[in-house]
Amino acid sequence: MEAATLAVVRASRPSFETAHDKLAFAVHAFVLANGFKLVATGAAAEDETADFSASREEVEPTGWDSQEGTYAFRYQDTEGSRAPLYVKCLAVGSQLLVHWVGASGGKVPLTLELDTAAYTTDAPAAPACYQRANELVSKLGGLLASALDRGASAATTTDRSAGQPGSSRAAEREAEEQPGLMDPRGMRGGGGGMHVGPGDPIFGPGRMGGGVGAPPGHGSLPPGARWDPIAPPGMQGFHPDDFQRPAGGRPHPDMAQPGPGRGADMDYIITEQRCIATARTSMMDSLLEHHHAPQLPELMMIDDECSSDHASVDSWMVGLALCAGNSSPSAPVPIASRARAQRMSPGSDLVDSLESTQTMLGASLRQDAAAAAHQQLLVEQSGMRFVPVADKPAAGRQFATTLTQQLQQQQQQQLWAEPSSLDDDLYHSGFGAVAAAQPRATSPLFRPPQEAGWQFQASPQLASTYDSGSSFSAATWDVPPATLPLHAPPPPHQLHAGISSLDIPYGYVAEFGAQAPLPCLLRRAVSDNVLDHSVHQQHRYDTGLLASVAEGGVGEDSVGSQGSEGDTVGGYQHPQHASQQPLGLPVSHSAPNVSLLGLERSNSTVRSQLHAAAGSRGGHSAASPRKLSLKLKSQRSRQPAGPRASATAAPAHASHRPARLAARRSVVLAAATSSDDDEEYAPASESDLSEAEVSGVAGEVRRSSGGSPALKHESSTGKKKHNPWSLNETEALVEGVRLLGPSKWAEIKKLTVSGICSLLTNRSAVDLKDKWRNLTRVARLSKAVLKSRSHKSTSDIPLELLLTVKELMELAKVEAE
DNA sequence: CTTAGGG
DNA sequence: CCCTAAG
Repeated sequence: MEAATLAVVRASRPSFETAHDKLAFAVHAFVLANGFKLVATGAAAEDETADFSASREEVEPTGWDSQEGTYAFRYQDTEGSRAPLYVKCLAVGSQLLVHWVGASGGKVPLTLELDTAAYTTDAPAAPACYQRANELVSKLGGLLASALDRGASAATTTDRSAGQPGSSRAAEREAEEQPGLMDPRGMRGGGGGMHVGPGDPIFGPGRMGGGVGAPPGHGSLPPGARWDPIAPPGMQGFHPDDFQRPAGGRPHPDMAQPGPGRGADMDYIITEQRCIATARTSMMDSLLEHHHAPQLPELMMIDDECSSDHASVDSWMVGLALCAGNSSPSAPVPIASRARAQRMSPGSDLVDSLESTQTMLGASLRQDAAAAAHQQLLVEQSGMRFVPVADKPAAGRQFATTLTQQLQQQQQQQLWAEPSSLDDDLYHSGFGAVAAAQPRATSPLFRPPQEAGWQFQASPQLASTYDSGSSFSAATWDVPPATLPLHAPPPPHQLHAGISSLDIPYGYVAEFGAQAPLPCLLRRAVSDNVLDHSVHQQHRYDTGLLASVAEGGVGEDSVGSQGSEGDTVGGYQHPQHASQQPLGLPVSHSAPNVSLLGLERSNSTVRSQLHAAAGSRGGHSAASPRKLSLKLKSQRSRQPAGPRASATAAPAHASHRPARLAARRSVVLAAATSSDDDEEYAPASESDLSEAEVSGVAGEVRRSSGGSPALKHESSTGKKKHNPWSLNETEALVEGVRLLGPSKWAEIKKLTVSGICSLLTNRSAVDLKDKWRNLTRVARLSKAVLKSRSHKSTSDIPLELLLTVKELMELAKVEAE
């Protein structure tokens, strides 16, 4: 066979410029020598619109080397019995990657890596320019065995022995070398093949973090890729094997388990994924290694119809991996479905699956980034942004340039968009991802953007993949700058531990990344429907954060608020440190698991966990933060920390009362026995109204201390939880009232303007109400009193703010009439 | 679950 | 700030 192959090369008299040329042409010659005819090559062979299964005339190999670094060949059987064959070779570093797709074998590509130095020489022409041709031919025979086999269908490899003996042996050896390439029956198993779980070989061995151990499977992926447990030890999701084959229990929703009736396909799904991933993984490794990958993938927009299209998923995954491994730690992995309703629906298997993958990669890379010395630098270099993408090719190229300029000017800032000013047209089309185009080595898989800027360009392959059957055919979109009104970023302490495309409403700009600001503004601005889902998503991330909290990764200082004891990590607030801990993946814990983690942290930390745990119960938490903190308190009052002798008396005393009574008493006692600031709660210095309250507290103290002297002591060791309102919070509240009026507390908490929602995440609606009540109490006082107050009091509420409060009070009064 | 009002 | 009753 090597003689025939070399003969074909000689006869064709090709001129070679590179070693890759030589090797690629040898591949071509090998296929010809096996009875195929060339029907297209070069760019023509990559024309996705052409039908290469219809019978065609043989063509000359003209232009076979016209694409630098890429060699594409389309073949048909000269006798018509075998399936058409598509061979593509990529020059990657010193290697040539030979990649073939058999038409009837589905979209599963098989890849062979050939070292150019091993098989070529410096000689200019065949046969002298080749060496070890025998081995080369054997390898090719192994790779192409099923395609070349005349006796069986191209998709069946189980009957290879009917083919050439040499090829058969090679095939067996090849199969041994790549045990991920197995029974292709699995490749046709159902439409669930897009599921990519942690067991997928895409998460390679030897790169594990978290002390979990290597997942099964082969291949390796982006440097630093690792498996982060998505659940505490002992729960499903801790071990990467857990999702290979669900072993009872409720699998994580993100893992995209087969739905009812599809369970039997699980084996096939895994098998199929392994086939695909293994084949492409080696290619991607090489690509990454040689920096041939593009800076970032351009567009990953999916239709739900893609869920049954393996090619889409395949391309998607390639892009994903390239993106994750090649770009900064932010692992931008945009997922956007075209249709609005579909995107909003979390039910898409594909989206779920891809998101889980994204999350995994993202978490991995975030973690690595956190460890990196140049973390900040890397973050700044992560140029991925979501932008609204017009459905139709938009108005003109100048937009792109303008946008580029705008973005360059704002380079040091985070970019935020509010929905109000967006063109309605853009709402219909979903998202794309736009990356700053930077000069990079040309990728054989993806074409570079034609020009720098924020123009949006998908390669023909991608365009055809993602736009198949859709309304627009262009591969380029301009992004009108008008869609990007810029706003100040949220406070730096609000960092997002993970971001999902589902978090991003239409028409927004968002960023992925370890340090990307929490898209709180975005989150809160969406419809209730989306909001609910966002909350759900966020809770899952919260739960991931839980693990970090458990290991002490989150301290009070990281929250950035001054009330050290009362701090809670609200549902939307993510301490920066989270990224330095095993993030894990979202999974549903329930409250008991918190205690399972066994933490003896400060009150605030425990409360944070409780919040997170409460949130993770599902769409709507079963317990309010208040109730949880109450629960905590009651536990504490029953379980004194100090080894005092009196401590034993307290639990006995409290145990025969309702827990909350004991809890409440502890607060009252704390209030009475502590001398520091409680003005806002009981503004004794401001108004005679407070007298009754003070005396009431005193009475409570008397009664309690009379009943149990020990209790007082015990409780005084407990920590009072007074969380003073910062000026910012107060201002946010006033602003909220100005906008919505009083008694719309829950609504105010959701307000996105001026970052109100982010400022008030730590306060419940009741807190707002209470604070407002206190504010109005003060503001009701006469101006003279207020002035003297502003002089001598340490209160930091400015006079202007109080006057504003007064205005709003009167306004509300007028409206009521 | 949210709000209002008492403590 | 907590608690609870009532929409």
